[in-house]
Amino acid sequence: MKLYNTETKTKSEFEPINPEHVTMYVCGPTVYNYCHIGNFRPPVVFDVLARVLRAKYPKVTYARNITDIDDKINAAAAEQGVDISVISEKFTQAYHDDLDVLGVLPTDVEPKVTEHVTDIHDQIQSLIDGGHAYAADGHVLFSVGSYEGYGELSKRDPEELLAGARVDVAAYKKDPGDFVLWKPSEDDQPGWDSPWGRGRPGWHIECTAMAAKHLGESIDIHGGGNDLVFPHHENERAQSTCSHGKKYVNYWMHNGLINMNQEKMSKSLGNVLLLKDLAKELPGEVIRYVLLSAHYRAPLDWSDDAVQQAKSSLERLYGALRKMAHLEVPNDIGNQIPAAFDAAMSDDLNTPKALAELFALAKLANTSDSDDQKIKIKAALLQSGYWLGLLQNDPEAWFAGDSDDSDVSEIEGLIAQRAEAKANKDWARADEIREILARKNVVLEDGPEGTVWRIES
RNA sequence: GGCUCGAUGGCAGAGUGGUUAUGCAGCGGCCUGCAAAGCCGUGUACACCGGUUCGACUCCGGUUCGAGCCUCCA
Repeated sequence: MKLYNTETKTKSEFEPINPEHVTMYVCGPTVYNYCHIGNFRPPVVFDVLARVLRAKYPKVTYARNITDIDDKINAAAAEQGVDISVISEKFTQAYHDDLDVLGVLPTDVEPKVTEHVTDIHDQIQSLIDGGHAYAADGHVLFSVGSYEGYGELSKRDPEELLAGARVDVAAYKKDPGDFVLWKPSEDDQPGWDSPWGRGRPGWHIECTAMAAKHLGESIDIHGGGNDLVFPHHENERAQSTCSHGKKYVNYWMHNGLINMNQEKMSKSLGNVLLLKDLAKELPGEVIRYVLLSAHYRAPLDWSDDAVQQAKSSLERLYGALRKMAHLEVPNDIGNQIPAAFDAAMSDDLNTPKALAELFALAKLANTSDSDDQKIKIKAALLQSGYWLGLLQNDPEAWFAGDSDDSDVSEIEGLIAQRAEAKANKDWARADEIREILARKNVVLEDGPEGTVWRIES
């Protein structure tokens, strides 16, 4: 398969370091608050990538961290007068709940920073030993000047970077571009003992330490939002390369960001859309569909219209599956994923193209009159859908929306009455029942095998 | 200002040097007691200006506009 690499700015054939074991690391959240829709594009995109890789390689280890040491967590904990673990555990749980809604499969490893403080110490020490870091005024800093490759990932010239630095440069920095690996904690701040005094890790070091520990010193794929390219990934790359003396990542992958109705999502604009709120109004699958309806590297505009279109599109796909509900796919049917679907997914995760192939399958299913062929199409739809994390629900349940059991029995009771009226050619009564149900957003569809219904919202 | 990316039909969104993307919406038809779903048909879209070419939406240059990053940020 081909993947686009931020570092080389080209799409190239993916060649794992070890074809028997692919390694992938994605930057996870800092758990100090509920996550918004934008935070979930990476987990969804890389969940899809992991699913595809698992289909193509014998073993994949996918790590996505939880950053549970951070000054924003400290601030929230201090404000509420609780231990930082109270904050981080609460929002880790919330994050998992949200991922579940989106159908994101668990990763193989989910390292937490608090469990890797000594690994971080070791890595910092190796950087100091190698002349790439220095202790100053209670801090340990990475020396940007010690690494000639600095700036290669984000295409930045270190000279210009330093000249353009718009922040006040701390006095203890040898060079304005140097960044913190370890910083001291006040007595009333959370901190960990270290060879450089009680303190806490800087922002970038946790990812390199955890990636090295769980995946190795060189990994195949490292992903995240493209706002992380600089400084976070540039700095990770510098740390790891200098610490281990080998290439850190072979394929850097970055997703585009999400806008809200053409505006950047930001707290000051008041347009931050939390996933937990969105999930109250929409099935997670619709949210996931929107996220996959554009290519992962392109920016994505979140809007009511986009949501509506996603919902209608899924309805078409589930509609095709519903018509085949009575057909059983045998367990030994084998791989039915269409070559065109595989090709689209293998082309740097071209999910919009892949989705188009799903619609081609739906059309085929809707026009086929061979059950044998339909069984294969159904299998193809389900297997392809699995790569995307879509279409895995029972079509009946999907069309029933959030109706509960008593809603369902009421609806089906009325449908039975209507069937009787229809049998008696009592069209007035039949239409009356249709009308009653329509007021409950229930749309009826009469077919040769009886009446089916769906919730229209 | 610097770096990077982009501009496709009403909307969303792929793609290609010469052939239908696809979905949603619209229109006409079939089917239906009526509907819905489905099916069939239906749209000379490729920001602008030059250039290369037998031929460019697709390659090159420029212009305009938009997005992201420039040490909090998915």
